[in-house]
Amino acid sequence: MAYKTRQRDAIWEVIDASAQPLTAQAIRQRAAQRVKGLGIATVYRTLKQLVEEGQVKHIELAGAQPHYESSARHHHHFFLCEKCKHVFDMMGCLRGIPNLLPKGYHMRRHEIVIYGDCAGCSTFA
Amino acid sequence: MAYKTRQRDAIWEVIDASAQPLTAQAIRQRAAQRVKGLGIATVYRTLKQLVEEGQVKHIELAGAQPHYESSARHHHHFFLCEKCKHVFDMMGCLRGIPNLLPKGYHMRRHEIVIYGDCAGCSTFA
DNA sequence: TTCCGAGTGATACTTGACTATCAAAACGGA
DNA sequence: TCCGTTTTGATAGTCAAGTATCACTCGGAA
Repeated sequence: MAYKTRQRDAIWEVIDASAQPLTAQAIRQRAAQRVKGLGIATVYRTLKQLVEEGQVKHIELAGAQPHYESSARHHHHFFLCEKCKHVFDMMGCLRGIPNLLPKGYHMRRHEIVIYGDCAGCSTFA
Repeated sequence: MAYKTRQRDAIWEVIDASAQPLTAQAIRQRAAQRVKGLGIATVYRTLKQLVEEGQVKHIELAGAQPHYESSARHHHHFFLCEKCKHVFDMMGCLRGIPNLLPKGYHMRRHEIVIYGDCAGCSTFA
């Protein structure tokens, strides 16, 4: 039987409240403000469960650490700032993606990633 | 002064001749047909040099091993087969990618990755 | 309140991709 | 051909992300 714990609550709330994907370390930092002493193993254990349950998505982008975010969000893609290395959500999508497929190939899902400078890094460059 | 060696020649020719990106192990396998006993360290050393010189691109996709391919190819994107885990080039691109950018963000480059079943895996499923 | 299985935190371990080390072999100009 | 320099192959090491282990603590039904 699964217990309800302060740690799990805190981790889920941090992810659910964030407007952007977070790294495991960032999740730990934020959740530790509620549950001090929170261990990284607990963060990874909980993330694994949440991913298995489909509540959380594990996001891997070339050039960035793995990030995690709530799956309850609308379809979107990512922007990776090459200066500050932060990952940002970009709402919206493009039409015509299946046109890229060669004959006989079948699309299940797609990813679009834009690399560049985020608003903050462009401004204060 | 840089020597010209059979190993480097073989590695470059394997990459240049391939229509698809290759993993370091695949490059070793193919190049070893010309230079037997070719070591994996030599493959990685050579790949590093070729990437630094801009001759080769290092391709990281979520869910796949790192791949390498010649940079002398036309702009294109990738397809990752979730069954056989092979990476395929898809020629062409989409218009309107910069429209996804939030205000103040600046695009340097982009990636599009489609996940699904390749022609071979669709046919023989 | 008790009590036992689930959960936690610290930390050692694993895994995969890649790098460092070093003795031996290969290059290639003289 | 000689010979100093570069490169190679084997292998040990590194690094980061994540997992396993285990003693201790917590959750919550009875």
